[in-house]
Amino acid sequence: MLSFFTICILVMPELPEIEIVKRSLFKMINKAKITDIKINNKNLRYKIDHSFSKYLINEKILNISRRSKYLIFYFKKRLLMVHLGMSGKLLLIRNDDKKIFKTSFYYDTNVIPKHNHIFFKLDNGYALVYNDVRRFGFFKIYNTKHFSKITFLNKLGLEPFSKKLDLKYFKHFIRKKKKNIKNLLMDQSFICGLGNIYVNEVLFLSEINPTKSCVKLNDNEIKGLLLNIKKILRFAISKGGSSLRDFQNASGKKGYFQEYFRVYGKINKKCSRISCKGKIRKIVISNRSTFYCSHCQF
DNA sequence: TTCTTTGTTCCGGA
DNA sequence: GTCCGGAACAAAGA
Repeated sequence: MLSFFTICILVMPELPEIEIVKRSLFKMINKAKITDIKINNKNLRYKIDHSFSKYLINEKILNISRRSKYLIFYFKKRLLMVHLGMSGKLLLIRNDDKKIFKTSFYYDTNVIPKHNHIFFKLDNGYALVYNDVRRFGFFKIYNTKHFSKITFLNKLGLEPFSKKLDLKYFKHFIRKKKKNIKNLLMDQSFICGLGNIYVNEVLFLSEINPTKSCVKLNDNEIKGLLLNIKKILRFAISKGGSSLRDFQNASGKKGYFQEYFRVYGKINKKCSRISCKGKIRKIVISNRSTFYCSHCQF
């Protein structure tokens, strides 16, 4: 009889999902020591280095943080940066049975075991499993001394919840851009952490057409965008957070933000605004599916 | 076989 | 030199 449970996020990882994973992991495995690592597949987005295990085994996790969509695990001399790509999942399981490290074992009906690529055994009764169908996620180890030189992080713009992200910054950036607002919101060097799904939802809530040029946005629209970005991310975090608490070896738990999508994937559905008779349309912007209500988003 | 999905990077044109 | 959009890339499932 196996006694394990899983904690993982099943939806596309954007900022709220990473934040939820971070909080859960911090609560459960911060200060734990990695006692063993098993690698089933080295070929993630970047090939896992041969010294990967050597650097991490017997190291204690001193802190866990998030920057944009990156998770950062801090060790004494090194840090481990993790990006979940589009389908990466971190499962936290009980490690008190040897069977659990087999790639044929289902921890969760939605997580196919043949895509379990890395196992981290911890000294506190848990193990962390990295599962990734598409293998676009990555694990990279840096020397802590070189933290300020990590290109991935240096290129990022402001965090959506940063105090520096105010109307002045927003206006300044938006006014000088000639591109459309959707592409700007997707631009991680402007504001980081938003992906395609949340950008679609933010624009719907702000009643702005995704193709609208930045220079044409008025003060109210810019103000609305700023508010709605924070509102949606906060809401999504609260939903994911509440669903994770009791997520136990089962699928179909309710409460993910996914269930609150108002435009993403809602092609041909009636607009959810009570007074609106419009339909949700799908177009492609920069090779990304874009959903909007043709009636209320102008 | 082709299309879809994502974030990131690269390249050509303006 | 800079900005922008389109394409490419990673892998796998439908």
